[in-house]
Amino acid sequence: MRRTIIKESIDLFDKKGYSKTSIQDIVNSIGATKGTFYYYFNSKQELLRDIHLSYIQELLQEQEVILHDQNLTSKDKIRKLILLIIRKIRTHGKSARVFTREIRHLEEEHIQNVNSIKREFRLNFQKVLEDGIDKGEFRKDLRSDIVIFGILGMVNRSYNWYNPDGEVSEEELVDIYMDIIINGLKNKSEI
Amino acid sequence: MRRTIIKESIDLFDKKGYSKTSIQDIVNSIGATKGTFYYYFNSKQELLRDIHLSYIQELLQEQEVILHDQNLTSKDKIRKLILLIIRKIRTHGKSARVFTREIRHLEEEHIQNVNSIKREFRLNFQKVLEDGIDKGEFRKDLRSDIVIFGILGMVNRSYNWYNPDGEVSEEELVDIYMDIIINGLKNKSEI
Amino acid sequence: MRRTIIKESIDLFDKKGYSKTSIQDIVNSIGATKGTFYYYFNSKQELLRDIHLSYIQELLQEQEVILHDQNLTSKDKIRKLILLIIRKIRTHGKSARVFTREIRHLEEEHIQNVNSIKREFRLNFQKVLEDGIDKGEFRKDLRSDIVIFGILGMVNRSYNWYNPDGEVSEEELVDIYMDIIINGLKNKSEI
Amino acid sequence: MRRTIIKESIDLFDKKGYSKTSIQDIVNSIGATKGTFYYYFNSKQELLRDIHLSYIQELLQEQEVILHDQNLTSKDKIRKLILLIIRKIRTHGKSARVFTREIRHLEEEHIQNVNSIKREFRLNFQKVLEDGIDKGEFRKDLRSDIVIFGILGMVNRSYNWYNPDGEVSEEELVDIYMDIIINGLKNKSEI
DNA sequence: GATGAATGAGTTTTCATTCAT
DNA sequence: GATGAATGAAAACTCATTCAT
Repeated sequence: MRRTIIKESIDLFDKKGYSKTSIQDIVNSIGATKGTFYYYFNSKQELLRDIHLSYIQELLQEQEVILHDQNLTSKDKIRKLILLIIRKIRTHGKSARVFTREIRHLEEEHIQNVNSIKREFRLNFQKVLEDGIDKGEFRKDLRSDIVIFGILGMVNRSYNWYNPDGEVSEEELVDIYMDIIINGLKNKSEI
Repeated sequence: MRRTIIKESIDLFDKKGYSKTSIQDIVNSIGATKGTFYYYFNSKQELLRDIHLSYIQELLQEQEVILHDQNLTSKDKIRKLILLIIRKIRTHGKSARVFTREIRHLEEEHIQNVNSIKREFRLNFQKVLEDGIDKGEFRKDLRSDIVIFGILGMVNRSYNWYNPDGEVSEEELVDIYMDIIINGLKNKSEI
Repeated sequence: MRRTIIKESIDLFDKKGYSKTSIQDIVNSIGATKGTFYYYFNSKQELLRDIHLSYIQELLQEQEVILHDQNLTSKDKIRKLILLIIRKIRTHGKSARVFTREIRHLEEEHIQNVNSIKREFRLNFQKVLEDGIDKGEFRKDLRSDIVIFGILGMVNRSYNWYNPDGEVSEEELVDIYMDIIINGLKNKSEI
Repeated sequence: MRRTIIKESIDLFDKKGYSKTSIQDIVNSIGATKGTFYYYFNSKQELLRDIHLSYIQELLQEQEVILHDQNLTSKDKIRKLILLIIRKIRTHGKSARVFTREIRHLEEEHIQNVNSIKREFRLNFQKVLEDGIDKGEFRKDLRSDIVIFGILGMVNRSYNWYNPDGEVSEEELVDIYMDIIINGLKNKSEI
């Protein structure tokens, strides 16, 4: 039941937004009553926090698997990290959107909590880039923090428009992103 | 007065979010009464729509100046378009954040309206890229729609973390973005 | 309207108790809506606090008039103080009962506040007794603090059973209390 | 278990009040579940009634022992009756406070029931006074009903402020009360 | 004896909106 | 132009109670 509530809430939060989704809406759509909701959650806020924490924690765990893989070059790791994010769109697109959109509806304390995990995720990513720079895989003249913010912006925003069932597959999307990031748009054949 | 209400609302919507900001909050912070609000606006919704429309319309107009400049290469135009967006952070950061965050609180009809202008802005951007490809400025093997989504994601998300008063200037930020986009990260000196 | 709400609330709190009286009950009985209630009060708690504070503050003011009357002996003052309390039963019996019964439903902070005023009232009373002892009006062998607690207990509890429209008048009731307190029950004619 | 529930409830009702104590609170603090509560009690109301009835019935029984003691003068009996009440503060202070404060949360029917026992207790007390008057122990010019209300008010209210572990012992407190009641405050040495 | 899930009726509170003045 | 009183619909939340197991 707890699971059902979370699942349905993510659906509704994605569709209508957190603040426009009432507890009544949630329980109506699973055929339960408000009492039931409050049997499993102390507040609407707690539900939102659960959604956020379980999302980002899972993402962080999956990131760690990639980070610890000794056989990958830095470029490979970046590719896999981008794929990790894009793949979430297909498997957990709604959660992903709720996660990015509704964080401001968390109470300050929980925001801090979630943000520190997000920060860890970002810094891990940045570390991969910096390792690649050290090893000579990437150019060293660009600020790695800003590059990572840029890459994450590019990739994360896909949640807003990317349709995994459309004409571009996950792999193709990641290829394009990687290609821009690694090689840029300049037409070198010209030279 | 109307102007004052809008300005204060943007501040509050940025700080607390649209749904958590009450009309009472708005009029309190400008020392007016609810009656006054409803003298100038028919509804809270109308206020939000005004904020969105005026933001995106202004952006579109500024975009058009760039598009019609005959002296610029495609690359120059892309640079100027990116600068246009980044510059908004300093001059209209709050509006920019409200614009990206609160669109979902618009009524369906206004969302359509705003989205069609956003779409126009994006397609204009894409047209610049495609012109550059045609002229041989850029490689032709990447889907331009996705590339533009990527670039906009990268640039737009700056609202979330970029501090124009920090150690990286607007111009430097745009330089970095342009460098990635045009040249990529690969270390060519290696070759 | 604010006044009407307070008046009706006192009636209802007296009749049914604070926790069993809903805002709905209050506004129903004055033909208003919940919105109206919250236009005048921020919370049910604030209403209760208002009732308590205005009651005890008024009582304290009236006490001060008596305390400062230079023409009265200590015994006269005690009599007048007792009469003050008893008289409240007729004029503000409901408030008086709400005041004694519902204080525990105030939030901690307000309880403190009210209690410190109650304390002041009691200590003022005690001072009168002690002055009388110093002047030889009363015996000096009894702890004045406990005597005052006793007197106040005796007098205050009248709220629970005394009917000012019954066969014993206010003055008669005060006479009896004064007689016990000053002269005791012992049959001296015996001696 | 039943006993445990009652004991814990008295604690909580004393601390937070009947209406602010939920069944959940009660069972939480004894490590049981709501099901258990309803196995032993049909309702929260029944629990409150039990607390009230057992308290007042016990008090009445103890009163009767005193009443039937042939060796005591009326004054002795009054002293013992007052001591009976004061002593309850140490042995059953919480019950005593719950008993006085929460009676209004009983349903009408049970209030009647409890009140008729309280009435019996009071009339028994009054009877002792009247016997004393008849025997010439006490003056006959004061209404015995009101005198008893006064004495009970004085004594009962001790629940509110008297600390049996403080500097005044039970016996001393009763002495003071008795002294006021029997001899009054007037300074007779003056005459 | 005891439990835990579920309920539903009720509670306080919020707030966009209206409207007479 | 502006106000302030009033509204009503809906929100989050509480909790005594039921009941199958």
